[in-house]
Amino acid sequence: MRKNTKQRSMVYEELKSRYDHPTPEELYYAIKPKYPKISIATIYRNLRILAEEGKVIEIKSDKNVLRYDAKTEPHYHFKCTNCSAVLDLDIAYNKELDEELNKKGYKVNYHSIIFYGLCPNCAK
Amino acid sequence: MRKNTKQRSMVYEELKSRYDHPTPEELYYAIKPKYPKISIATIYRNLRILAEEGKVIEIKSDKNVLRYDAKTEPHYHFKCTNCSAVLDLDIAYNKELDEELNKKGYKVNYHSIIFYGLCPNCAK
DNA sequence: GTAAGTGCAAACCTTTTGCAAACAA
DNA sequence: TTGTTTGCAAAAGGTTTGCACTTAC
Repeated sequence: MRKNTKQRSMVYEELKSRYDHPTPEELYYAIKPKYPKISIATIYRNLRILAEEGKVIEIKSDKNVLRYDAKTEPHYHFKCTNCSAVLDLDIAYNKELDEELNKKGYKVNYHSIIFYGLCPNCAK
Repeated sequence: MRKNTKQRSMVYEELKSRYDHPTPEELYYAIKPKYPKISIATIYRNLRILAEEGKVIEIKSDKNVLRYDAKTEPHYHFKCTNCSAVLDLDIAYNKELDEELNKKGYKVNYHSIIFYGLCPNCAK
């Protein structure tokens, strides 16, 4: 049975309050001032739990770091190769792609799309 | 000026000979028997060089590991959540998506799509 | 009271780096 | 010859784990 802890809800609330898809380390440094005794291990453990519960999503946009997103409706991302920002896109999720593969014998859960290039700011 | 080394061409040839999108470590253990004194650092360095040269592609399908692909024409991937295989898909690359974003001020290089679910084998 | 969660430090795993020796051009 | 690459070992990142203590229920 899962318990509600202050630490877990702080991780979740922090994530819901921002749209920059932070890494575990970034979350740690954001929460630390509000709750100085929190440990980075707690951040990791809770991110894993929240992801298992489907409350947050993992974004594999970077080479060696995972990023997290509390917006769980299927959506796509843009990774700027200049400023490193990861942005949400408002392109509609394409269910037909999943169905196309299901017809071929796959059983698709979801798909992720990540665009790489320059964001509008850096493209100027 | 770049030199041609036996090690670099072995990494590239190994990658071209297989379709399972190996990790650096998997490449290391594949090449080691043929060239026992090769170092894992050399694998990493050459993968980076080959990626810079556009001869191989990095696939961010896993949490903590990069996978590599010597098939450089844009294409999409399927990651099986059961057997962990990463498969090439023959869905056409959707250039319109890139153009759609370009119209909105982005400057898209390319996009990657990764599907998650069960591959035809595991779906049975 | 008790099982779940925490903090800390150590361990782990993957990737990068410094450096002297080896090698391609 | 000389600038690049290699192998090795050490270091650096990022993530996980063991354990005693704390907390939610």
